[in-house]
Amino acid sequence: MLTNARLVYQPHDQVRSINAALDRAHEICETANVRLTATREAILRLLWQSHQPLGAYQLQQQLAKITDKPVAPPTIYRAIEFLIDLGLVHRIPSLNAFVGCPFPNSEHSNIFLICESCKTVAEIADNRVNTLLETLSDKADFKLKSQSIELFGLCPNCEPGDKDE
Amino acid sequence: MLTNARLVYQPHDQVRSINAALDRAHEICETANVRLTATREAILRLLWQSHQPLGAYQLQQQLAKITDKPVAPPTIYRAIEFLIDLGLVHRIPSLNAFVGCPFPNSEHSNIFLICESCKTVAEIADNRVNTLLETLSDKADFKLKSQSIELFGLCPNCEPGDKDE
DNA sequence: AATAATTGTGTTATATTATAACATACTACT
DNA sequence: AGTAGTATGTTATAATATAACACAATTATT
Repeated sequence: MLTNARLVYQPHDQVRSINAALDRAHEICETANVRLTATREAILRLLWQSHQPLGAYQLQQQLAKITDKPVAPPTIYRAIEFLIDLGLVHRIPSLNAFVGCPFPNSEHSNIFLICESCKTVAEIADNRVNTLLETLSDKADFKLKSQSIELFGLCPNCEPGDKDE
Repeated sequence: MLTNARLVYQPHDQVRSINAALDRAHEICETANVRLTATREAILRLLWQSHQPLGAYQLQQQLAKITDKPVAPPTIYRAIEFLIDLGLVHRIPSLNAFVGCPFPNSEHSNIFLICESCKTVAEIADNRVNTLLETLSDKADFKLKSQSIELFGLCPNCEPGDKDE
C-alpha cells in the first residue's frame, strides 16, 4: 500500500519534500517532452504546499499574491489540465478542487481520504482495490478504464478520542 | 453482490419496475415520517426513468414539460437534496448529475459504473469493497464515514467486440 | 374549527465553477 | 530572421449551485 497519510497528517519538512517533488516533476516533463512553465510550476507548488485541495479560484487568488499580475481563470484551468494529464495533480470531483499527487508516475488507483472536518486530503493506493474493482467490472461486463474513489470521514487529527492529546 | 447492471444494460419493463420502486419510496417516506410530495415524486420518477444521470437543469426542463409551470433551480435542488438524504437518489460528483438509486434502503457502498460513451450509469454494491476500504482507512487512522466510488469505462453495449452483434 | 408551528414551495438575485473563442506572445527549430 | 508549434492573455459567457426572504400548504394543538 502506497500512501502519503503520514506526511499529510503529521508535521514534516515541507520545503524539502516539495523541492524534491518538483525535481521529479521536471524530470517527468523532460521525459514527456513538455514544458513545466513558470505558471504551471507555481500552481503545482501551491497544490503541493497545501494538504487541503484548492479550487481554481483559490489558486487564482494565491497566484495573484505571488506574481502581482492577476491571472484569469482560463490560465488556471489550462495549467491544471496540463498537470492532471501528467498525473502530477488530481481533481477531487466532490469538492471541485485539486490536489498535488504525492507519488506521480506510479500506476495507481487514486483513493482519497477526505477529512470532513479539516478538509485535508490524503491519498492511498492499493492494488487489492484495483483488482477487486476490476473483478466486479468484469462481472458486469463493464470495461474499466479509470476510477475515482473518494472516502469521507475524519482524519486522525480531527477524530476525537484514542489519540495522544 | 447487488447490482442493477442487467436492468440498465438490457431492455426491460420500465413502467412496472418504476411503479414498484415508487411504491417502495412511498413506504420509505412513510416510515421516515416525511412527505414524498408531487414535485419530489416527479423528480424521482424522472431519474428512475433515465438510466443516464440527469443534471439539475435537465430535470428542470423535463419537469417544466410535464407540469407546464416553470420551476426555478432552488426547487429542483431542494427536491434532490431530500431524495438524496433518503437514499433514493445519488449524486455523481464527476458529472454534476444525479441518478435514482436502484436499491434504496440497503446499506451499501455506492459503486457507479459510468459509460464514457453512452453515459449510462449502473450501480453495484459489494461488501468486499466496503471491508477493504475500511481496512485501508483504519491503517491510515482515518475514520471512514461515507464514500463515492466512480468507475469510468465502457458498458457492454458500447464495448466493441466479444458480444452478440 | 381556529390558531400556531412546521414544512414545503415560489421568487429574485447572485455566487461559484468552468469553458468558448479569438488575439497575442513566447520557444524552438531551420 | 522566419515559421510552426505551444503557451498565455483577454473578454465574454455558460453551467452549476445556493442565499435570503416571502408565501402557501400541511400538521399538530388548543
